[in-house]
Amino acid sequence: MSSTPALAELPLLERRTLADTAHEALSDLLASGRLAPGDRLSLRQSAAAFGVSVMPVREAVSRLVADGALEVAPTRAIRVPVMTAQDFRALAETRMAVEGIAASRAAERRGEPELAAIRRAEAAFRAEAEAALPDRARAVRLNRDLHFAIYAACGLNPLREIISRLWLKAGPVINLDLRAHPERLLQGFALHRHAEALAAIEARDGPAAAAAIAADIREAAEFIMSRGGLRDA
Amino acid sequence: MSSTPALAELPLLERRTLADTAHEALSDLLASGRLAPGDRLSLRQSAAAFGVSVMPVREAVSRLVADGALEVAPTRAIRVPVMTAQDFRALAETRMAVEGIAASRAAERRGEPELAAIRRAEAAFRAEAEAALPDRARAVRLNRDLHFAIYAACGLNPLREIISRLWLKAGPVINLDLRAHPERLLQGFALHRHAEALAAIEARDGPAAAAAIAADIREAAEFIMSRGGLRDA
DNA sequence: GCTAGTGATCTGTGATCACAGTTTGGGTGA
DNA sequence: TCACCCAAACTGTGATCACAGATCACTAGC
Repeated sequence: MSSTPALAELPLLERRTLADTAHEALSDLLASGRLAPGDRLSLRQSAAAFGVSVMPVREAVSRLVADGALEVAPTRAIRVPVMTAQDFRALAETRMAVEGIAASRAAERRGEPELAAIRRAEAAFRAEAEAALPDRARAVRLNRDLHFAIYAACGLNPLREIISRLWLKAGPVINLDLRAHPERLLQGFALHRHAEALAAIEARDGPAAAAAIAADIREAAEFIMSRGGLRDA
Repeated sequence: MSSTPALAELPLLERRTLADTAHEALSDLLASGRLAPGDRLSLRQSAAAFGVSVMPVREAVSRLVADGALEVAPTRAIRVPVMTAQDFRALAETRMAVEGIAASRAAERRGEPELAAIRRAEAAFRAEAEAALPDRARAVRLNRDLHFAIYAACGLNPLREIISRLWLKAGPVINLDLRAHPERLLQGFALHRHAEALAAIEARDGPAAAAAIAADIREAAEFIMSRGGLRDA
């Protein structure tokens, strides 16, 4: 086709719309907990903050609403959903099931590079959690990195995307709680489960990996629900 | 607040935007296979067909793109994704895992009303599939109704929504194949697996229900992939 | 006859405007 | 001092316009 074969090796550059960028930025705000349940979001204010018109923000928000990461109240106001205790429990159970599958597959199918990446992520989180003065925001990010290092090893892209969406919904609740009760991070619950998961993945033990991840999720959820910060009904 | 307590019992009527309606219509087109892989979609033409401006269609399409049910090609053209064989296999495996969980939970937690609904749906599909002249479009819809009657009984709304999204992605491929090879419907593969699933749910046997649903999905996927209609790499 | 180029027409993306409905803050009444 | 009310400012939704880039039919040139 072309007389210069070198052109065939060019990486096809991805198209990034402003809406994509806005979506990514808002997702990060949600995942990191800088947007808490109940917080309202204005299209015009967000657009002004981003330095663009409302259109891209509008598109980004509509995607997040479709995912349930945001919601439009009957009064048309956009806000981070305030989950009931039942909602949160259903979300946690769904995560236990879905992320358990991913962990199980990861244990059974991981290659050496994936295992190495998971080891690094586990070590990084452990180092931060055991530090004298843990950086909460950094620990949250490293926890996420570890989990997704595992899920990336499951070899199923659609499953990984599903989990990303679930984290977007759970993020605000988890981070809001973590902000109020940072001691949970220090007590090493997660550390123990992460170590179990890593050992299971090393041993290619699918069920054990699933159990470890499910326990990690369950314990965090139970801790949060025991705090009673969630609405009823 | 109000002097007439009866008002408190009014069902709060949901807000339906034009974008919601357009999204629903496009989703139906995808799920029913009237939009085939590779088909292009024009915002302006769709808007004209719906009798609205491009705005609502644009929002609906952007949601479907976020779900992977549509994609924007690097040339900016919107089209139904053409999956590679690998993509389709990963999607099928994800469905087997996720829908298997839902079926398992449904078997263990279903009440009598849910069981009755599942029985009705199974009978309806059977009647259509065993008819002298089966209506393909109707059979597709009844198959969907049966599956979602089961998933509705799992008691996990987030899980049900995840499965809806997966069906939106798989719909076009499955229906395109069904259009080309209607005999699969007649050979009763699905009928057998459905009967197994129903029996397992009646017996509250979670693993058996998961196995039946997974087999249903696997067999349909293998049939399609054996036809070789999917691209490689 | 076939390729390369060219212009009209289409595409999605973004900005801007219009509108109806909601919130809010300040004032007015008792 | 408190409840009410009204107007101004805000909200998301939808329509319309502008623009850069892609497509396609067509023609000029070899």
